[in-house]
Amino acid sequence: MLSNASKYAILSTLYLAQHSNEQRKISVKEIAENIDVPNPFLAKLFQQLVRGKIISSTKGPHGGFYLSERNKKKNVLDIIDNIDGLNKLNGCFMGLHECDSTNPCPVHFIVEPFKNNLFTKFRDLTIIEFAQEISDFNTLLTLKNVNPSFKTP
Amino acid sequence: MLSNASKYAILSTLYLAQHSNEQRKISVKEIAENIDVPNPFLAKLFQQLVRGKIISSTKGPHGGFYLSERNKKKNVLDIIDNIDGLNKLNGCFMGLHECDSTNPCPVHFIVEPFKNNLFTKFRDLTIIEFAQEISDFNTLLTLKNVNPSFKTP
DNA sequence: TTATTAAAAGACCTTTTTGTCTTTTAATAA
DNA sequence: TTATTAAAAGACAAAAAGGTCTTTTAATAA
Repeated sequence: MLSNASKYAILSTLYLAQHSNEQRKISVKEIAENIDVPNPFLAKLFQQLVRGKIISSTKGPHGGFYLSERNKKKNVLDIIDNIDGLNKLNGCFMGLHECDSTNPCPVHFIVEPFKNNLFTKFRDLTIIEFAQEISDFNTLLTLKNVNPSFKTP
Repeated sequence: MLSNASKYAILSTLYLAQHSNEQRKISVKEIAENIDVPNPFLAKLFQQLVRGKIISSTKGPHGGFYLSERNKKKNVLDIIDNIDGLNKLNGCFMGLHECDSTNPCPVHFIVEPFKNNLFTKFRDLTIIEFAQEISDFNTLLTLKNVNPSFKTP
């Protein structure tokens, strides 16, 4: 439904929203390490996000990535659109080319409410609001195993 | 979330449930044409489903694929498990390695109810019951454009 | 103005997914 | 028992996704 690239992009952009500003820019390295994502792959993604005006960057000493005021008003759907395109997320769960409430696939009425919820969340919250919610509710933002000891007893 | 392979396998197996029995076996060709799926690719998938005892086959004249009585008691989750493995469907939507209700990703509480609904449907109905429901509710089972004229005005 | 720093760019590689083609095997009907 | 039919098997091939590496460009601090 989402590519790894989109997932990485969302998590990293939310990380930027939480930890960066025009004064404090962040290197790919720091983010890659914190989100636990391959460094050069994230660098590529960030180039694309900059071109898509989702995030901003400056080169040189104390350079790095950050969110401008305009960037902060983007939403998660803009990120997905920029990386995967929206069709990938929007397409029928069973792959049918025609699938709507009058011509539904076998799971249409299970998938549709979920998609509506998801789209609402991804469209109606700005990146900053989304990041704020994550801080408030303490949801996770890293691919790392927070508690690796649980996995290898 | 589901690979094309899984989607093809589900649609095709449901087609078998609707149109085949031990007396009337169906060729890959017929199914591929009706579901609108690449013929040789479906042939490969069907080999795997036969090995996984999800569907049955016999060679030779009037041979083809069909569902045995045991096959009919399988469910959609068995198909997905056989083709993709369950982890692909079960994994965190944001890709987090740890994600549960005590350690949730940012969309965990939106995704979780959906997954429960989906798993219930895919696990608690047999293939036959699922196919019956499709007939009853007239949901679609083909990747074809039912009404191509709508698309090119 | 030069050294340093960090992103930008682009070439390259690997794996997975998707899809194709040819040959072999098995069932059966004539 | 032989021709026919249709799946089984396996080798290929193309495309997409995922990931790496090296060189270039731009900013800035010394």
